Amino acid sequence: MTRQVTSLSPTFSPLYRQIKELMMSSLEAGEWGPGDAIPSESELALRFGVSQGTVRKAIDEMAAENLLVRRQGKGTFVATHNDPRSFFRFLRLVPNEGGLQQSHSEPIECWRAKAGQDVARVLGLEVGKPITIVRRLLSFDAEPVVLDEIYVPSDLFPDLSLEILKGSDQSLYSMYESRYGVRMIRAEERIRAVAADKSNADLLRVPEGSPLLLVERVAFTYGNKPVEWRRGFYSTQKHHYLNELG
Amino acid sequence: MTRQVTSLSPTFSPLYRQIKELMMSSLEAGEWGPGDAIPSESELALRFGVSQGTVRKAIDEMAAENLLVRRQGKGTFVATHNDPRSFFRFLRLVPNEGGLQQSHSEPIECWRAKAGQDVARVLGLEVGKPITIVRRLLSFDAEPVVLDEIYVPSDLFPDLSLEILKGSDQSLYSMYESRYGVRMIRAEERIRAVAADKSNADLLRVPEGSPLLLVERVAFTYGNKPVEWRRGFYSTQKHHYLNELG
DNA sequence: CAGTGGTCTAGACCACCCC
DNA sequence: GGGTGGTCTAGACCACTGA
Repeated sequence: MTRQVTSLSPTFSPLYRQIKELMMSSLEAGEWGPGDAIPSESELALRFGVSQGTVRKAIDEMAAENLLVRRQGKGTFVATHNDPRSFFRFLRLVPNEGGLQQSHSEPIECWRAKAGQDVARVLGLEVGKPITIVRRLLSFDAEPVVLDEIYVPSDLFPDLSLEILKGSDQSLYSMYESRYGVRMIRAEERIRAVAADKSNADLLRVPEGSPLLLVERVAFTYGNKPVEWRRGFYSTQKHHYLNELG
Repeated sequence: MTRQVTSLSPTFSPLYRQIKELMMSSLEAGEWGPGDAIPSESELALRFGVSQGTVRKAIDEMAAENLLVRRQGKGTFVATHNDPRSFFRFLRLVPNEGGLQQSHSEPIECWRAKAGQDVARVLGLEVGKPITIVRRLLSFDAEPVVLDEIYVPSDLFPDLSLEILKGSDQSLYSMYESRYGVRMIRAEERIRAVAADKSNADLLRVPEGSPLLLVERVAFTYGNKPVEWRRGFYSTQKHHYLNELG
């Protein structure tokens, strides 16, 4: 482990953050895959030539960012969307009353297209690059609640198709992870109120013109790379979007 | 400092968390007021009879919860809503394009009433207790964007009136803090899409029936005590609600 | 029981701020 | 220069897990 000269460096970063960057590389390179246990703190300390406390602080930050999950007595694990605990991390819609509901995702269509200006800008692609578009309906207790239009670059998800979507029983992000090796770690949502058009209204079984939430989401993988754009139309008759402000 | 017997205690909590609770009491009791510097880490370590590292970990958690603010070389300070840095902590509405906008809050009405069932439930009051209701219009660059209906228990904000609201140039939460000693530390927002009624539509200068965001917020002070309920109608023509999903 | 993460300590030194 | 928070270390011990 090479220590940097700190006092003269204009871009000083503490040792634990350098360790964190090294560990991020291991995650990004797939040395530690989703669900895997990473080496123990003492092993990592040995490998990087620092004290256990320094490794610990690096892991602390990564756990706070939901990249790693610590389990006392067992070890530290790479977070995965397969874990039911992280299932609702990206879906903030909850029923107005009552507890957990049975959720079901019904794929409607899936086709290829060329990236228009908007998608290209959001996903950092060149205009005209192939993208894959998915429409799907999400239901709670058999009532349609969310209509999603999902845009992803085709090169990252080469064989994504309606058949594959229908054959999968996992969440979409679980499938991205296990089938395409793309892990979503962060997202931004922009929310507006809009009136339902004919097509959306029919699918969500609400009158045309009804107010809907429009939730536009950009999801990012390692290195802050945007890889999915999504427009979700939420019917908020019996559900609402819940947000905690710290 | 009395250390607890750890291994036999069914409600084990580590030392740093006990220190944190003691410090929370100091905050709640007003020993350290908003904006004040709290004692240095070494002083606190001495006072509580623990090592500096343990105090540090307690402060770490409180800083992560936005209760304290660390400033290297200067000290650790009690967070305050007067600080411009924490101004947008609770307002997630941002313009679709362009940067900062001039914001202006215009109080419309302010009156007393008795708590109905809904307000009483949300604020943990008895039905019939006196509450104060405020309506106000928030504008960005002189365009009305948010119409708020705000419900607070009158006993906590005894002399709240239209005159006081009009005379104040601070944010509402700054005023709660400096005038009534009530500090908001956390909030929950529930978001739905609704159609504008006549009154809201006129004030927000949109057609009647236009889709609006309805943002219902419960804000909490120390000890997770709810002290404000708020229904905000957001016009999302030129703005949107921004949410980061970690 | 051994191995993991979690807590706590004491001490050294660095970076930052202000007098 | 003296005070503050920030980093790093080495070592001890505790709590939890699973064989």
